[in-house]
Amino acid sequence: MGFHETFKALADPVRREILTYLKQGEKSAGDISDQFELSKATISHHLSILKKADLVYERKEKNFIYYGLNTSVFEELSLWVTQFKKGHNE
Amino acid sequence: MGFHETFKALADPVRREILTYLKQGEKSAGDISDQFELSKATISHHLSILKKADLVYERKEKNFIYYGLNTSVFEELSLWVTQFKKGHNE
DNA sequence: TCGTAGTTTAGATATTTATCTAAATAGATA
DNA sequence: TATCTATTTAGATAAATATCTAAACTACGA
Repeated sequence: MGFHETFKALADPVRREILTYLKQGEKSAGDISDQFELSKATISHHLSILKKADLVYERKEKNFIYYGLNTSVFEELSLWVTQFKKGHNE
Repeated sequence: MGFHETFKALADPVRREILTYLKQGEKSAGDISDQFELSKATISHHLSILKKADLVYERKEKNFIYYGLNTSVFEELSLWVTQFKKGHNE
């Protein structure tokens, strides 16, 4: 997946809130769902977009699927942003 | 303008290419337009979104409108990304 | 003040996206 | 095996978005 999916994924406020929630650590799809007044199907859709963008990983355990932050993609994103900051011209 | 406009603005590949082109320095709307196989109206639309998101500024001179990178918003964006990197938990 | 060059605005259209409900799947346990 | 729980998939709809052409605006120069 290229940067395009990453930016598309970050363009939605719900998805950014999910990422913020995951800073607490791994959470199941149900846990995440409970944080929002949206259907489980909708959250599942958002999670799949975050997963395609490699912003989160999933880990299956028993009946649950746990999601967690994929820090490496944020590192790359950070590099991309840096090129536009002062003192990084050309 | 909050972060939302910033992320929405970055979600489009044409707008990201415009930003990359502006790393060279200020460019007129026409210059920018010449870089893409899109109508001037379409480029104008993208520029207005980048402007609303504060990612670029505009400067009028003579008949021209010059656009340039607004580095301060990239600084803020950089901070936002940092919180998701390793060692910045909770 | 008229014309022209640079740019934006208006209006239309096709595509994408966020959301829902209902149905399907997968895995654990009784 | 039957059932329950957690989650995803399918299908539909409404809203948002990227693009175009044509028209309008703005400011300079003749």
